[in-house]
Amino acid sequence: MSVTTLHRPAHRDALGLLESAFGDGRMVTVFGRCRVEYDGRASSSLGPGDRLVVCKPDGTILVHTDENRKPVNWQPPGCTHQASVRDGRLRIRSERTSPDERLDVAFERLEQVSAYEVTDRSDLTLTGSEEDLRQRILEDPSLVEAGFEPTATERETAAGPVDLFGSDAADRPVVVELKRRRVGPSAASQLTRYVAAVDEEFPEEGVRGILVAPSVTDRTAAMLDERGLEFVALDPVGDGVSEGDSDVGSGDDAEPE
Amino acid sequence: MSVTTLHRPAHRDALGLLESAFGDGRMVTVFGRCRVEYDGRASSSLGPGDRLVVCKPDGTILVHTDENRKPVNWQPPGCTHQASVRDGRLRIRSERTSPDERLDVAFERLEQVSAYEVTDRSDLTLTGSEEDLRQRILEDPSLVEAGFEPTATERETAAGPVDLFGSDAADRPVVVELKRRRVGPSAASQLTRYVAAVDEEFPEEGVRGILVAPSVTDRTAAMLDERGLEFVALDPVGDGVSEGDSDVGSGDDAEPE
DNA sequence: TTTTTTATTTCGACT
DNA sequence: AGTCGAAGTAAAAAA
Repeated sequence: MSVTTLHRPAHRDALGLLESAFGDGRMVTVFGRCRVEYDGRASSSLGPGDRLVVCKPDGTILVHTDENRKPVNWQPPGCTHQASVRDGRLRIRSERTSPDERLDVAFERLEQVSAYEVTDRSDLTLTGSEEDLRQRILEDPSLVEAGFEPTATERETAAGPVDLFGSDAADRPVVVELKRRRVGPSAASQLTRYVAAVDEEFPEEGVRGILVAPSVTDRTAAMLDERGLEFVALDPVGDGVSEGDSDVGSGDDAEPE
Repeated sequence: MSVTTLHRPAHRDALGLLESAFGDGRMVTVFGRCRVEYDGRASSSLGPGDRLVVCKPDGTILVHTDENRKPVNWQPPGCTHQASVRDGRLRIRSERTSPDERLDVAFERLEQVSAYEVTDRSDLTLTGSEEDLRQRILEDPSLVEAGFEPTATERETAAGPVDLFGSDAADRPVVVELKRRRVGPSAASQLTRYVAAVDEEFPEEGVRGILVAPSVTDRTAAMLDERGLEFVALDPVGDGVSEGDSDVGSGDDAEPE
């Protein structure tokens, strides 16, 4: 059976399901009125209220209220879950070491306890990241500039690794800094440091610095200009349709951008 | 009724519950085999698999697999949920504008659909942060030292902003560095820099530097001593029980705001 | 509204 | 196990 659910169970019955689910790697949700205590890197205390608690077989625990994307309390993967009944309450405890952290959820009222078997899996493919931007340029370096030839990614310099390194049509060294979205002054500073560092290595070759991002703020554009650096506007994804589609192509909605 | 649950429902029945729950502000969980498509700031595609989907009345949607703390896909608060049946699949769509983002979850198999009424609430009070420590001192500066008077927080200096700035009973300038837990040498170095910077501003006034934290390492204590700096032991929270209350004001700790 | 800063950030890659 | 940097960071505070 893929899902087991108890509706308003006695604590004792809930305990049985939790222990069984924790034991055989099922995912669990508990909804009810509870208090939460956390102590570890910080400390917190949450008074009684209705919350949804999710326990994953990898040791993750999440306590969600009816608001916000972030759990109001949580514990990261790698923790050990333990259920017990104490003082007439169902308690779920999640602990880990290094750092020492402990989360206690004490239910005084249980509305629902469910355990789910997760068997089918499939991985996520995300596009539009800085890595995508890099890939896009490596596939077609002319997007940066005609004649640009990348020679290395993450090339080490005295100022740290640069995103992309290569040479232009005139064989001058080119340092490229990639950002997946609109950039502020910090990116210009970073590129400045990289160019200075590479300039030390190739003193007579006129090292160029190019910032590649969808756009820049005005102040940053001025800063780049002052420092003799360049900017190329480029999105991580092509403006046309370059998506990772997947399933049946039922003629779904056209997408006027 | 606080919880409504459908076990392996027909899409049509699930749709009814979802629309009703979205309408009257209930929280929803759906477990089953689904695909997920996201398009917005980035794009992603998630093939078929078993996932737990949580829809909150504030517009949040979370898609969780059985691993990791982070949802594999999500939508932040403020989005609008919509359920429909298309191509024999139950689809939940969540959209928002600025930025334009859309998340589609298409279930081909539904194991469980539940709707929860969240009535009782209680706010979290995270204690033990540096901000708590600052508040605690601002409320009672004598915790640092009798006669200490804070005049500014985050006061700018040549070495950066100091946590707390003020004067002692003898009117000497005092720089206070706050740490919410046991500190190592870096905190002493930081305080040293601040004191040096402020000393430039008040050359003849004998600027004092005080590190406030629960405790220090031995080496750090020695370092402070060498440099003529001081240490005050203080926790971000009072030593007694310091609960985050919110609703019923059972007579616990007095919290003079 | 947009920008800046913080976080029990999370997460992955690398040492 | 610690360190560093990116993230569809999220969320709060400030501008």
